[in-house]
Amino acid sequence: MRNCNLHDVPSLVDCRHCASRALAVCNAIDDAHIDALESIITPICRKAGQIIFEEGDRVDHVFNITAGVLKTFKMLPDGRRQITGFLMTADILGLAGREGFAYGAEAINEVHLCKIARRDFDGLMRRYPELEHRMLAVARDELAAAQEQILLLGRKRADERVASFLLGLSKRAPQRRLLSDRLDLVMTRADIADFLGLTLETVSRVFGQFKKQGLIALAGPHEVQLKNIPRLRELAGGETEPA
Amino acid sequence: MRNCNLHDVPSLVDCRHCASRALAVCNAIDDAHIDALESIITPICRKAGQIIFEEGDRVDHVFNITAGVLKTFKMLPDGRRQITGFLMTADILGLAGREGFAYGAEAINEVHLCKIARRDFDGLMRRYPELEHRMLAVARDELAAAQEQILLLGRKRADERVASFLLGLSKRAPQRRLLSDRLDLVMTRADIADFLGLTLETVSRVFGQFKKQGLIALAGPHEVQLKNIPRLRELAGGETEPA
DNA sequence: CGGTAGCTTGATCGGTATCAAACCGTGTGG
DNA sequence: CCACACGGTTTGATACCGATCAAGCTACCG
Repeated sequence: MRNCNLHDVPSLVDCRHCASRALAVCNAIDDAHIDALESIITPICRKAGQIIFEEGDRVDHVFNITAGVLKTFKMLPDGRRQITGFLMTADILGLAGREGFAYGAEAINEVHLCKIARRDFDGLMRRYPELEHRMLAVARDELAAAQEQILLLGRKRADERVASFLLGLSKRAPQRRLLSDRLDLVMTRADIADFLGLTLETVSRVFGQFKKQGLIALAGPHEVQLKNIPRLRELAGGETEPA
Repeated sequence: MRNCNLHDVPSLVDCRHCASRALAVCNAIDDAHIDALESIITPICRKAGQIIFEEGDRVDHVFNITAGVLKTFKMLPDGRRQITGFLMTADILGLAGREGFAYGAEAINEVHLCKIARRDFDGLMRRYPELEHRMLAVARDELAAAQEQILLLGRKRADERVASFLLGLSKRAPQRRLLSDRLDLVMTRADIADFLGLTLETVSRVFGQFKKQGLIALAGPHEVQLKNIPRLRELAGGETEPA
């Protein structure tokens, strides 16, 4: 498991101009003290398919994604997999769980992360209570998103799930969104299926059906254009703000 | 919507001897300053079927359950319902969501709660950082539990869901648990179904099947005895620590 | 060019939902 | 004290959505 760019890895930590700073938790700390932050951060990078950590690993780090996309997932003993989230730039990774991580995390494309030791992070929160306040706010949002996903998995039909998924993606992905209504699906059909509690065949069929009905257009399997957002919203079931 | 015991409602706030103190977040505050806590708490009570708040209501209160059981749930426009959690003594209610609550909450039996205005609670957290620290820990646990439920809803069969549910209940319910392996189901089959993403008929059938297989014994629909925990654990899929 | 990973499409199967009816315990009013 | 009504539960028959099994298809890469 080698890192991505072995030549330019360390010491290039520049929180002030970090792409994810605007949205991230880090801006709880003012510019003057940001070197305190920089000194405890280790930037890491994982290529597509590489593991960041496994379910149950001791929680002694928190991560902040600065570029790329990854998935978090849980497995059953017989190999069934449930993806619990797709995380991207500015997202925090590693909040769920106290003793061990509640899920494993794997890179979907090349991912860059800031890695912070839990011990250091706790110290930082003690010095900057505003930081802890923001972490709690992030946790609240994630909790709300999880409830939304629980509703989806417990009570929505296949087409409703896919519609919710597309709208959910379009709400996020500030940089991944190509144009106003075009979005780039980085993940495979199998990933989408494991996120939505379906099979890849069903996901593919719903995409096909949406295309025929003019709800979406597909320029290749990974570029989707939402052509009828009101109807998709209707299918998704009204409010759909899964963070 | 009237309160339960109109005669002994107010002023009887005694955090020091609260039943939920041992487990609850409140003990982040030492005995000496506990009157600061008591002064901002309003004790409330709801009878079975009464609403505590609705999905989307402005989040300006947090609740701590001191007795009884309630359910949190989300609805789809056409009436489909998904219960996202059963909460009981010492649980915190109202963490999910920042602007509006992510779910509605309804009493299952007579529930007693401490109601704290968000504004006051924020002030308290500022004075007692340890309190905020505990809230974050609670949020982390809830997040882990939500992931577990997502796995259940996305990938488990009906019998695996029921097994997980029974084991999950037996892990909690410190006072509700009658004996070591007997538990009191306060909720109806319909509630269990809406929690597990099934119908009430399917839940009933799985209970029947478990009974026939000797995995459980039923003394009335609401008293269950777990007779073969290892096999139930196997069905649930190994680790099963849904908070 | 051939190999492979990911995607689409078709045919069939099966687990749960749905529809329907009976059962049970409890509370109520005659 | 009994008849009845009603909410909750169980049990049975059937239907259907999405899973499974099985080919092909496409694009990219060696």
